[in-house]
Amino acid sequence: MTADAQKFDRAHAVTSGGGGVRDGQNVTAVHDLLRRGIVTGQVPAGEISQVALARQLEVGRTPLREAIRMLQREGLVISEPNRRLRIVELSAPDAEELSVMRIALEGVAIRITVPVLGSGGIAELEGLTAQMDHYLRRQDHAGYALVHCAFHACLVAAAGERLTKMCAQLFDHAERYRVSFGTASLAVWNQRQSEHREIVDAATAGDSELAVLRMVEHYVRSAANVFVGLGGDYRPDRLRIACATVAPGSETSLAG
Amino acid sequence: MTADAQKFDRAHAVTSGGGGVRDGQNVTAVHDLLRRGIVTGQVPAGEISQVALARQLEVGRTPLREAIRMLQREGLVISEPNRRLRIVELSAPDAEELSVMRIALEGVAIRITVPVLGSGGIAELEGLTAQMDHYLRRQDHAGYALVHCAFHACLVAAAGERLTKMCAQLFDHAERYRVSFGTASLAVWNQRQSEHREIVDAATAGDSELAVLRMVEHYVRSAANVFVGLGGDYRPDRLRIACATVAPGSETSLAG
DNA sequence: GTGGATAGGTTTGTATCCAAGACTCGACGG
DNA sequence: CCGTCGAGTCTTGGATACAAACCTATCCAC
Repeated sequence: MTADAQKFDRAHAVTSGGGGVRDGQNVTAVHDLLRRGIVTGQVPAGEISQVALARQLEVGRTPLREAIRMLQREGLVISEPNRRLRIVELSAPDAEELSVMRIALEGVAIRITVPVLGSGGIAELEGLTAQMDHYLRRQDHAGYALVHCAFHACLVAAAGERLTKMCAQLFDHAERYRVSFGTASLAVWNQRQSEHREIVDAATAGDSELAVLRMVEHYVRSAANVFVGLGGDYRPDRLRIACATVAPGSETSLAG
Repeated sequence: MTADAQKFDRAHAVTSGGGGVRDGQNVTAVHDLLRRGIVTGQVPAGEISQVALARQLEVGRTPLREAIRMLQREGLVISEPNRRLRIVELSAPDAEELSVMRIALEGVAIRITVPVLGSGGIAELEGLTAQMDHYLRRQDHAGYALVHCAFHACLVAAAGERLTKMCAQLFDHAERYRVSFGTASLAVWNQRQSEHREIVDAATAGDSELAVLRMVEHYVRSAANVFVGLGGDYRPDRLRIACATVAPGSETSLAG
């Protein structure tokens, strides 16, 4: 994380001068670097040429191209033949769709995982929550984000590898919206963190229904926060349906 | 489809002799070719070197590598550094997880789409069902598979582009299991097709609940069919939870 | 002044080459 | 007989070079 930031800063500093250090960069590393750059907004939405991006990231074009193909499959970039690379733009309908997918997948996933969370799983969730508390007190956004990601992954991990990977991917997209449009006030942050704790409490009590309900409300509030940043007057009809499906009763909280 | 089959056949015929025809193959084309090869079983699970695969597909190694990265992100292959490419193996737990994801996503998606299916959407579904009937009468598996894919995509298309793409991806995986382990008897085929028709009927009537219920049962039966081919004594606990979440009451049909 | 053709630069797509890492299998010592 | 080491082979990773496609700006005909 810190290394990435440095890399980006360094790249920024030598925008056109770039003395290329050619260490054996793995494709995975380039993929991660670019993904984080997009998610955190350091690589802005819009068109960019591959060579320019390669210079900025200080990597070769060959691994970059393979990383681009992966990101294309994840939906973060669009690569049309003989056209420049396009970092996909953000929009309210897309944000809604993203929330729908997360609620659908994780709603089911949590119902699967809560009954099989042993004391080990609960301890892990508690530990991650404590770490998030720590970073929140220090107001360390980067550290919090990292643990936040692990927290949500931990909630669904027992449901299967495939599901976990997909949820992580959707988390990235959501994170991108949160970084770009979400309110970063301390009050909102504290609110989200208390929601996390309530989810853990429900899971600890073995109450799947309650855990799902709180998870859904957590996502709805997070999405609503993004919507106001994106334009305000957006009516998330699909989100309401998703909530009603996965956690009956939760859709009422969308009225507020 | 036919072209792909020919390509594979041709490649098979000249297993080691391959006179490479180097037309301007697009990465997307290579990706599609390999994806279909894996899904239909023409490229078997296991390890294979990139050069061998490139020869078999009669494409260059550069576009193949990019296609591999895409398939890696889709979960069809595993590519570890400096290791040979691995076409992922099939397993019962994975099949279950796949069904869970499909039920979760499409269960929500259908609830979203049914209310907004205009006469146009219903007509499209009817048309696709009629086409599937046609191919079923002719016992044309390939033709049926193509329309079958379009049918399921059509059911969720109105829920959003992202969701549709993801469902299509999951459809591919499921198709792979169906081709490898599903019973291909005419009776089973007719049964699935009648389930398709019932889903369309429910959608036409505007009954979201019923449509979801029938869709879920459709998937559960399809998954059960795969399970017997895979080994028999597999207990799909996660599947039951997914069904109960998305379509309360449907989980009872798992008992049979 | 406007529309279209064209030349130039820009960008992507692919093949080819070389280096680095991993695997194989045989030789050797215990 | 078994384990260990090492040379050779295989395979992938990355850079570079070049061709094809695209975009842009200019010029010319009307």
